[in-house]
Amino acid sequence: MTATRREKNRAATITEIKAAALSQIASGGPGSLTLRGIARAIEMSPAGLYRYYDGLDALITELITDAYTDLADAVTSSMATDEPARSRLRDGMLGYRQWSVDHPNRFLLIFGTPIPGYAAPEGGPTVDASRRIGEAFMAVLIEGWKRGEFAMPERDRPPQPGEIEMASQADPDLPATSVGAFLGTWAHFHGMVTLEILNQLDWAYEDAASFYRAEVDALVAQWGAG
Amino acid sequence: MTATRREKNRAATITEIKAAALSQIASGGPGSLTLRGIARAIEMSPAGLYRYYDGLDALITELITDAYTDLADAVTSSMATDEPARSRLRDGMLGYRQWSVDHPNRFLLIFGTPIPGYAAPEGGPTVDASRRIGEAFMAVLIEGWKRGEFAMPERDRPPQPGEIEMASQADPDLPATSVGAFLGTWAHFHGMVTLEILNQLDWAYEDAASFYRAEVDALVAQWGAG
DNA sequence: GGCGCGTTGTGAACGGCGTTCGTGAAGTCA
DNA sequence: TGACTTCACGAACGCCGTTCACAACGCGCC
Repeated sequence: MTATRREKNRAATITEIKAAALSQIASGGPGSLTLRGIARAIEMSPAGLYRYYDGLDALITELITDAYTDLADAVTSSMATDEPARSRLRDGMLGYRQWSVDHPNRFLLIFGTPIPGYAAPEGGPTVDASRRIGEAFMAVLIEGWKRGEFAMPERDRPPQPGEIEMASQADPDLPATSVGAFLGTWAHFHGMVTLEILNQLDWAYEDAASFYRAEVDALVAQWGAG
Repeated sequence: MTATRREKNRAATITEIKAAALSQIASGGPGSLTLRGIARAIEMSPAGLYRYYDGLDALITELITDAYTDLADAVTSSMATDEPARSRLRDGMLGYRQWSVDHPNRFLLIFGTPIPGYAAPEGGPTVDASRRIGEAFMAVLIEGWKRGEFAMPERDRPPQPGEIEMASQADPDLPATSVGAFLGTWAHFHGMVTLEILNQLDWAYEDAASFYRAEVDALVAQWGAG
């Protein structure tokens, strides 16, 4: 652990850059992120930032990865209790919304319109990070299923190749139809969060929390009696 | 019908501007829309566009209104059959997805991250246009409910003020809980469309259509036996 | 026909953006 | 101390939206 002067400075500067970037995103949305704005905030020349990031895209990639990781952590920690699997599934969904409501613009960074010039690197870190969220939910579903707390919902359509692969990867005994069922559940509560964050529910709800909770209860109920 | 030369030219130019704008959005996403790009496409100076639109925001407002209207038309026409209400509800949801898949970037224009500098005008036309979509779905739900084809799903939470207002506005006899149930249904299929369009389902489905259809069937089934 | 006026279109300019490049300053290590 | 890497800067390029003064043109009226 040789913390040379330069290394410490560098780490501190990176922290500062990210903080400025997050603050900029938080106040104006993902699209308002500008290198020159960051440079102004940390009192550095725009060109200087290129010593730390290869350009705006590289910075965005890192922020996206961070956001995915952060959201996955929030969901995971929401579910880290001794409660029965049904309660933990519920808590995970509630945690998903809570993080999103707390960080609406970071939510949009990962689940909103892609930033114009930006393209995620091919086999990049953003893909891995996004997978963690699904895995967190799948873990509690599998656990509850093995304990007999969940019945995997049925869908009358043949499972697709991707579903089969995902299922066998998660657990060799898991029925492939459960992947589609999970994606349906995810789409449902993700859709609610998306609409809430984009203020598309404003006309109906002053606070969409109780709407969300009721729907989540109905969703959990779909996963069999407990 | 005095079609003076100037008026015809003006109308033609506006058509040309919109076409160029749509083409730009279609190929690069909503954020890639630029006045200078449009000006180049129709061979006009950037400043000249200000004779037709007050600026980029005004143009975006019009494009958003158009997109809402277009989507509402697509949904409405999908449901304009003699089928029973259940089938028409299903067709409406399928039409919703089809339009979105056909015009992914216009979908993002209305349901994606707001464009950085852009703010929708207060009592503006975009709000009215967006309402038409919900009304189209509510109409078929109410019709089916009156004919006894639907049972309004229950949710164990008290209806919110906004829900009550919306329900009584649509039909004086409509139970207020049905608004929440409809919003839950909408959030579900809208969430699926959103995920599909943002390529967030790529890892599971080569083509998400069958997944979508199966979920839509399950959704329709929730609205009571028929 | 010709005149006046509102409409349409232009070119130049301003400030902001991402990004590149050459030039020094500062830290690191032998 | 000297060689070498890292850091930071200012200037520049081409993009963007927007504004403004100014020229050309369609239109209605005398």
